[in-house]
Amino acid sequence: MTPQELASALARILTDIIASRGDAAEGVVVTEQDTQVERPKNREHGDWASNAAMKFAKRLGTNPRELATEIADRAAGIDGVAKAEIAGPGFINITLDAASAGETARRVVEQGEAYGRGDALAGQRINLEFVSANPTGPLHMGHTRWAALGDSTARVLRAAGADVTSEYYINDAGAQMDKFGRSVLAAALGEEAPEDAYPGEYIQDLGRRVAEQIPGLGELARTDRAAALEQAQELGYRLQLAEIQDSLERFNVHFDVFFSERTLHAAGPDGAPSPIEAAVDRLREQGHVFEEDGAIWVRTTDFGDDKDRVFTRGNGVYTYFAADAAYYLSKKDRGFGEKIYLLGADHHGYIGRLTAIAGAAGDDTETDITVLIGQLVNLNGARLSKRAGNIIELNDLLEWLGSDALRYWLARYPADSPLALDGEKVRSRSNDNPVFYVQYAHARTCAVDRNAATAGVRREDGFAPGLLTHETEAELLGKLQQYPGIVAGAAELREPHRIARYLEELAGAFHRWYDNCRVIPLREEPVGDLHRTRLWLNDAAGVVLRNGLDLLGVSAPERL
RNA sequence: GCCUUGGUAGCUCAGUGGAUAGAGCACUUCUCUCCUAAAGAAGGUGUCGGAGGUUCGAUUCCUCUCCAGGGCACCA
Repeated sequence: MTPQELASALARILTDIIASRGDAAEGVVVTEQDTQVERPKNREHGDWASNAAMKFAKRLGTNPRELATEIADRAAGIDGVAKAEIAGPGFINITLDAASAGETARRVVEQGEAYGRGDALAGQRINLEFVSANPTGPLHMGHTRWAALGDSTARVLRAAGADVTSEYYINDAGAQMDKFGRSVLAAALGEEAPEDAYPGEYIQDLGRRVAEQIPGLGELARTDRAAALEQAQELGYRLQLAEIQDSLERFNVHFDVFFSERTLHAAGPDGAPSPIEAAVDRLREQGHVFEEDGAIWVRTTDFGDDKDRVFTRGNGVYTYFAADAAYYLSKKDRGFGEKIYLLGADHHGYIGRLTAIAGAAGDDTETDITVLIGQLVNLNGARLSKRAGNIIELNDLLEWLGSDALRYWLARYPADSPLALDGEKVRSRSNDNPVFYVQYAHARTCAVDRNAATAGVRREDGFAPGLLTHETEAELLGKLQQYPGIVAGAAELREPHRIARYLEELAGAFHRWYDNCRVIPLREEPVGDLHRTRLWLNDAAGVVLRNGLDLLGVSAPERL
């Protein structure tokens, strides 16, 4: 008996009750959502509790306790329910048979990697864009939170059945790229850096590599500076992008699509208009475009933006907004329903204009676009910069803290909460570090497996769920049963931190159980069904810990 | 000025209208001849920033207000 099954059983009971009341209850509909049960904090309140009676009493013209009594009487008859009691203002507290609860252990083991996956978001094609850092330098501190959160969000959405494409938008056109090109060329030629050049040693490194890989660059620069600039810029860009992609892989962050801004500026075959040109035409057809002061504008204020936006400047150059609009249309044309943008708080001014683009494109601004704004991360205050004026690169963080610990800590908090990380704590391999607490629980399940094999305890020799009666076993089973609901909730709310918090609770329940219930018999003791059944439970815990860590992009080692 | 996100235990933070508001850390004690003690057990801590409102019930929703972070370009 899972909480979902219990909820649907309660929904049926309530529907029956409503039907039996006739006219008084006309039009009242019950869904599983209404009868969802929760795990009470207090064990005396049973295994699962429902507040449905309190929610429906008013609409049915009765009082909560009376309705609760009626529901509880019938709930007690559900197969697998040991008792159903009413308490407080109208809670229905349900206790399951040990065997019915224990059945979960086998179910989880048999489902393995599939346990926790669901179809709540099935049929949805979602585009999830995050990081999208300029390819003019390495990824740093500021990008890490979105990398971790975005990748975990993609995994969680997929686990809920969504068809997700994770996407990185490369700003490889425009003034920043030109500046980058000049910086790289100067470094490659050993010239003094231009006035507005990118600072940072990485430019020097790129310059050295560019000089190596383009043997005649110096000569070319003397005869045709523009050609040399273009070659240096292009190669520098390729090298830098490869570095970024390499860092992301090391961080276990995967993108399905790296989308180049240049493709939005490029004309189509046979001189067809570029996507940006096509975009302004499409918006014009919809009647959202006007000209003023020599510039071309989009009337985004019609869609709640706080000011209209310039599409083409007076000097004929497209704004960044123009590319954003064309990019949005590309996502729409590629068949995505919901487009999710994961942005830092420093970009929060984008919400209005992005939403307006969606509206102008004829999309539903409520459902087709989601802009998630996250607060910035702060690591040991600002003091951590190694060199004054220098940023902390993702690669350095990975070397210092490790991918697992960094991913876990970044995924552990909701995106909109300001986050101050303590590097020493993230690094510590002790019990004040939740990532190790959770990983240790998993490693323990593996240790138990190894020892069980040696001791001759085998799952296939028996399973007697009614024997899982210890208090810590009920608690652990309850936690395992909650997992699918946790995944579905995390997906629906786009809050992967819920997975991390859940895993910490699960690890706690596992450790407490481990301390109380032995899987391997003591020396003189024969192997019995209790040991075998506990091995199922141990393995079920291992499965869920592994599945959950995977959603966070964190490894589940078999030994620590 | 306008927009936006926070304010919960000494610290770092959970808490999608429910029961006595939680976890970890820190502090004090216990528990390995027995599956990994990187673990477990026990001990107390709150003006949920403040004031109104909505209702059976508010840390949660609404309004006002105080404090803090971020944002308000024909920049990229």
